Amino acid sequence: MQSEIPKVYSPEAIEPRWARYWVDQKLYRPSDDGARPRFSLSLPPPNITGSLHMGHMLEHTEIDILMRWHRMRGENVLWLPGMDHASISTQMIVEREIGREALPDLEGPQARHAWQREGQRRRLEMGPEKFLERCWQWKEQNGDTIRRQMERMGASVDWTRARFTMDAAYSRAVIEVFVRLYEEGLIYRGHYIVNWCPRCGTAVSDLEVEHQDRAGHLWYIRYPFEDGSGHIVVATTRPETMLGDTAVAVNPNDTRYHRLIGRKVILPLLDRSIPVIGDSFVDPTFGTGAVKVTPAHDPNDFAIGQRHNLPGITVIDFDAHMTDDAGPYARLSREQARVAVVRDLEAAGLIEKIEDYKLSVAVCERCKTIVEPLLSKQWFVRMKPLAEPAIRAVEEGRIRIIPDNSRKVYLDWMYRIYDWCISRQLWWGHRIPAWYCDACGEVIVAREAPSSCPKCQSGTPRQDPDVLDTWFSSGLWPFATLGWPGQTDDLRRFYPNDLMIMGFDILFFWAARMIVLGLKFTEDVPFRELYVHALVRDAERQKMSKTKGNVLDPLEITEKYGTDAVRFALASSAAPGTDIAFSEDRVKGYRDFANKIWNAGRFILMNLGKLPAPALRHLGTTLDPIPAIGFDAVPHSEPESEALRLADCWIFSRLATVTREMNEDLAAYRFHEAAHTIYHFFWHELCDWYLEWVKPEVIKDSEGPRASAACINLARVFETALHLLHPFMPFLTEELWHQLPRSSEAQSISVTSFDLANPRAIDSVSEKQFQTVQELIVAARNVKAEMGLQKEKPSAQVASDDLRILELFRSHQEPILNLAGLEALNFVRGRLPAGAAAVPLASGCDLRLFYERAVDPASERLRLERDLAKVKNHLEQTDRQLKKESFRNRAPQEVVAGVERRRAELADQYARLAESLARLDGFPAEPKDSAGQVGPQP
RNA sequence: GGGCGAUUAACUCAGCGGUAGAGUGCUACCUUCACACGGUAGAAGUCAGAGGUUCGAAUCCUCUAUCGCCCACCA
Repeated sequence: MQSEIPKVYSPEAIEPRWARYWVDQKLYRPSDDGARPRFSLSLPPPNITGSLHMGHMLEHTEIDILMRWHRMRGENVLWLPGMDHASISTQMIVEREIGREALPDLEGPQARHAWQREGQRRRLEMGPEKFLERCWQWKEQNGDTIRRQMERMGASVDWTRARFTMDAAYSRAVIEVFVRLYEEGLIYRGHYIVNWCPRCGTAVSDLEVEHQDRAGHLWYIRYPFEDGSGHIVVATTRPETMLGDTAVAVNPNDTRYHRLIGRKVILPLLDRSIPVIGDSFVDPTFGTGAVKVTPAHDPNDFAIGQRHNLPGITVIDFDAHMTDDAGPYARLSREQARVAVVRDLEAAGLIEKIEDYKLSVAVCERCKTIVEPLLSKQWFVRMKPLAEPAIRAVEEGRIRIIPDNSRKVYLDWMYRIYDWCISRQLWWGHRIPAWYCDACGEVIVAREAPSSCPKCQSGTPRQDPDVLDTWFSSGLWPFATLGWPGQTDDLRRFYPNDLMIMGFDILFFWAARMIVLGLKFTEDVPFRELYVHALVRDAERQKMSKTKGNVLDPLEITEKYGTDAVRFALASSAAPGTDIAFSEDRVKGYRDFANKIWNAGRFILMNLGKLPAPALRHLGTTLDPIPAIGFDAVPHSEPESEALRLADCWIFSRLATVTREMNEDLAAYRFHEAAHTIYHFFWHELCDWYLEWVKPEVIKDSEGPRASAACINLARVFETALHLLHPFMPFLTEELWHQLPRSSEAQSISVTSFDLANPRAIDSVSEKQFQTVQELIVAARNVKAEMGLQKEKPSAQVASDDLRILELFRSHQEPILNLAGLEALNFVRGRLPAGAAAVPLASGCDLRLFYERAVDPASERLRLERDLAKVKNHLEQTDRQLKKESFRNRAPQEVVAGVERRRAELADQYARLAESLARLDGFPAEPKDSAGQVGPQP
C-alpha cells in the first residue's frame, strides 16, 4: 500500500502555509470572555532597524511556548506585539543612507564612515522637517522586517493590537508622562556634566557608555606656587584638560599638603592663578596626592567644583576640538592638543615624570568614539524618589524577578540609582514638550504647543529641539500599549501584565524604567513576574558578534532544518540563568526528532485510512472534543486483548505524569526540562514502546473491533502527545493534527480546549506491571546480543516462584515474543534445572535463552562473573551504609527503608547470579558462608 | 576596586544533599512493510584541586586555580 505522505518530513513544505494561516485567521486574539482567567504579556518591542537574531529567536521561542501552553490550558491569552522607534539607531541608518546617495562611488570599510559624516552634514542642511520625512519613509519601507520574520517563525501574537512607540496615541502617553513628572518636580532641566559623544553629536546616559581598557600614561606636572616658593606636582591622564583647571585639590587630612590649602599656584601655559583647596575626595595614596581640578571636563571635578564654588572653564567643544578658552591651543583636536600641551610643558621643564598607565576610557556604546564629559543643559529625571517604590515592589515580591541573581543585580543598581539624562540632541524621536519664551526666558512644559508665553504674552515660544531617550518611551510599554492614559477595556483586562521576558542586558535600561514608571503612573506593577533569559552564544561559548564573524543567522538555520527544530534546540538549552551554547548539531538532532514524529504520524494515518467507516466515525466522536489528559481508552472487548489493555493503561498514565511534569517545569521557566520530558516521552516511550507494542494489531488486515480499538487508542495517545509538543514545535504538530480525521471542522490545535491543567490520576499498578514486562524484554534482547543471536529467534525459559508474575508474562506473551525477538516462551515454576546459566531479573525471575548453536560456556561465565562483581560491589556499599548506627539513627526513615529495599534486591540478585554461575558445568559453588551472608536481612 | 557565574562521559550541557543523567559522537549487530533524519544492545566519568559541615556532598561552607560576565568617578 502506498501512502501519499512523504517519508521524510520537509518543514519548508508546510511551515509558511501555517504561518500565513495563523495570521490570517487572527487566531491569537484574546476573546471577550471575561470568565476565563487571562494571561497577558507585551513583547519587548524590537527596533525597527533590526532584523531577527538569535537573541530574539530565543526570547520569542520562550514566550511563544508559554503563550501557547497557557492558551491550551484554557486561559484567555494576550501577547501584544510592537516595535520601537530606536531613535539614535534609526537616525544613524537614515543619515548613512543619505550619505551613500551623495557619495555613491565609495566602497570598502572606510565608506561607512564617510557616508555617515556626509549624511550628518546633509541632515543639518536639510533641516528637521525633511529629515524626519525621510525617517518615516524609511520606517514604512524597512520597519517591518522583524514583523515578517516573527510571522514566519510562528509567534502567536495578536497582530491586530500591534503598537509602535511613535504612534499618535503612544506619543500622547509619552508627553503625558513627561508633563506630569515635570509638574511634580521629578523632571528638571539643568546645566550639568554629561557624557557627550562627539561623533553622534548628542548626550548619552551613563548606561550608554562602555568602558574599555587602554594603555595610556600618567603625566606628573609641576604647578609652581604664585609666590615663587617651589611647586606642587599633580598627576593626570589627560594633560590637555589642564587648560580648564580652576583649582588644585589635596586631602585636608594629608599632612604633607594640608598647610598648602588656600595658597595659589600658577596654571602653566596659561598663567592663570588658581587656588589649592582641600577636599576629602582626594586619595592621598594615589599619584602625588594632589589633583588638578577641571570642573567642566570631569564628573568628579565637577562635583568638587560645586562644593567649592569653582568656575568651570570649557576648553573642549562639542566637536571634540579645543575652544577659544584654550588660548593658543584653540581649534586643535583634543588629541593634537594633548601632544602640544605635553610638548610645551616639557619645553618649560614642568614635566616631572611620565609613567605608563592602564586606564579605562569611556566610549560611546554605539560608535565606540571616546566620550567627552561636557557641561551642557539637559533634561533629567530625578530617580531617587521614583526608585523607592520600585525597590519595595521587588523586595516585597509584588514583582518576582527570576532567576534570583537578576533580582539582586536589579536591587543593587536601584539602591545606588542616580539621575537619568533623558534629552538627546537627535531629531528622530519624541520631541521634548518644552517651549522657551525668547522674550522673558520662561520655560513652558505643556501637552499642547502654547501660542504665546503665558507669563509675558509675547510671541510664539520656541520648542526645545531635542528628543527623548528611547528608553523613556519604551518605559511606558506595558500600559501605553493598552491605551493609557485612557481608561480602556484592554487596560482593565490585561494590566498588569502577568509576565515580562527579556535579556539581562536590558535589565537596567528597560526593566528598571518600566517598573519605576509603571508604579508611578498606574499605581500598580507593570508585570507580576520578570523572567530574565540568558545570552545565546556560539558553539564555543563565544559571544556572537559581527566583528568576530561568528553570528549565526536564525533564519538561515531555520531554512535548513525548519523552525520547529531551531525552536526546540533553543528551548532544550534554555536552563534559567545559564547562557546557551548554540550548535547546529543540536538543531540537526531535533530535525531528526521532528522527522520521527512525522513518521509516527504517517504510520498512524496510513492505518487509520484502512479502518472501516463505522470505526472512523467512532474515532471522530472520541477525538473531538478532547477530554482530560489520561482519558480512558476505547475498551478492548475481547479477552485476548489483555496485552493491549495494559499498554493503553500504561501510556495513558504516563501521559498524565508527563503533563503534570511539564506543567511544573513551564511554571518555573524550566524550558529545558519540559522539552526533555516531551522529547523522551514521545520518542522513547510512545514510539519505541507503545507504538511497537500495538503495531502488530494495528497493521492486521482485520475489520474486527480489536484492531480498530488498537488503532483508535494509538491515534488518541498520539493526538494528546501532539498537544504537549505543540508549544515547542507548533508547525509540525498543527500539520499532523489537521491530518487526523475528525467529525467536525477544526480550526487549530492551539485553540482546542484541552484540559492540560488537570491531568488524570496516574495508574501505578499498570505502570509497575508494564515495567516488569519491559525488564524481561530488555534482558532477553541483551542476552541475545551478547550471544550473537541478533538474527536468530531463540526460545526462552522464565522461572519464578511467583505465579502472578508468570501469569503476567503469559498473558502478554505476544508482545514479549515480538519485541524481544523470541520464538517461544516457557514458564517454569520454581528454579531452573541444573546446567542452565540464567539472568536474574529485578522482578525476581530467572531468564534463560535456548538456541541450537548457542552458548559458549566460557563467555557465559565471563558475563556472569562480571555481573556478579558489579552487584557484589554495590551490595557491599549498601551493607557498609546500613551497618552504621549513625545512619540508621539520623537519616530519615524513608531513606533507610529505601536503602534496605535496595539491599534486599541486590542480595536476591546476587544469590541468583551465584546460583546461576554454580549451575554452569564444572564451576564450583560459592562458599556457603559467603552465600549465607547475602541472605535476606531479618 | 566591588559583585556574579562557570569548571560533571570524547564533545555540548542538565542535575544542585540520599544508588552519577541526556543529546551528539563512539563500538557491535540489524536495509523486518512509520522512520537509516531508523532500530537493538554496549563501552565510556576520583562530578577542577584542597580543606570543612553532615549519618551521607557533584550538590552546602571556606580557600586555591583556570575561564567568563556585570557594575565602578580613583585623577
